[in-house]
Amino acid sequence: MPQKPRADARSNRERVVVAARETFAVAGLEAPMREVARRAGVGVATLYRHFPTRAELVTTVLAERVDACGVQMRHALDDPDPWRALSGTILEFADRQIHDRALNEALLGSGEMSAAFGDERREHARALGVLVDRARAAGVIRDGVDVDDVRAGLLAIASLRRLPPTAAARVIGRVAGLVLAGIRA
Amino acid sequence: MPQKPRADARSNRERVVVAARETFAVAGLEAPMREVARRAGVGVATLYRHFPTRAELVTTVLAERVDACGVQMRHALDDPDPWRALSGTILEFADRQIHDRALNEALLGSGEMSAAFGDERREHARALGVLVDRARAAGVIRDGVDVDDVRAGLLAIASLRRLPPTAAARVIGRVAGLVLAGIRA
DNA sequence: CCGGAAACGGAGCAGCTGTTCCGCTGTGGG
DNA sequence: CCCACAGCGGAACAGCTGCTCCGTTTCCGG
Repeated sequence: MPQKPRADARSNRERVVVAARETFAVAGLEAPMREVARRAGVGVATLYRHFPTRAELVTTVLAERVDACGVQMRHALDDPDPWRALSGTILEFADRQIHDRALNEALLGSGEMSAAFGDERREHARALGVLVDRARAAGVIRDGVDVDDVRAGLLAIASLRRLPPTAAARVIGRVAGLVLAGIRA
Repeated sequence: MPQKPRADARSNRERVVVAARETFAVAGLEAPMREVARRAGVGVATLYRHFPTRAELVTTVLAERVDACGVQMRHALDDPDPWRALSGTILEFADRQIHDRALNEALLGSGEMSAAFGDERREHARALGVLVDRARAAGVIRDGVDVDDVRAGLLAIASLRRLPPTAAARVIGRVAGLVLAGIRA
């Protein structure tokens, strides 16, 4: 059975997670471990005791972010207006990409991320498909537009996060508008 | 007056440039100098003698790539069909971004790149403005679409280069289509 | 064909990274 | 209250990077 850890250990673990969340959001998933430790006010060894490898810390932090996306998606599925549900999802996605660099890199990262959050990704894709189908049934999107077009548009928005910060927000807004114009009937 | 360099020195310099062009196109502008040297079949010291700093080698290689873009742009300006000129420019841009990672990173890179090729960038922007104006005058693009929308679309396409290679080409094609759909009347 | 200078190669330096080791600290059960 | 030991901090290691130093090789003008 699980031993009860010492109180200071548990508190330190929590401080590491908080520091990692903040650091990754601003500096990206490749932020140095030393930086996370410094921000948490602990030594690197403490960090590594709770998360034996960098990947485990990253996964822990991302899990809660990915979860937030799921919540938003379920909310959109409840929206009775098909166009508002779809366009709102796109715009909120853009907003999230701007404000959380960790989430952005998780989406754009190659291979191993996709594996780690495969289920969530699939669920998200399926929900997006429902939103697109509803919008098409309601006749608010162009003929020929399918879910892959929308997904491509989302990826385009996400990718823009990597340009210089000031330009990013402005250009993302414009591209989001362009994507909406591109799919709307 | 300029001393005539030794024959082997000139030949080695050329081999370095060729190796750098190939290496950067495939592995990006951050490819290790050791790798460029290895590919050129010279020692790292030789490489550094001809290009005292990494940035100078990068700039040299990029100059010719950027030049190629200018050629394409001038060609588009000669096209009498406004929509074909604009859409062709967008599609060729997408193609170039797919095939040359160096050019892609130059466009997306922060700050110092913009400074190095400021003139070329401005000329390119101006030419694109002309293409957009002509397309608008011909009534082939939507009301309200301006050159910044098109530039945002191009940036979106360029940014996509960074996703996993197999996905990139497919998604870029889709987004290019989406952008064209977004601006067309 | 020779010798001095130009050019060369690769070991080495400094500085970054993720991760581990180990002597010390301070918590909390008895 | 006390001391075993879970937990800690930070120096240290290994491996990457851009870049430099220097003994050795190669070119080429006389």
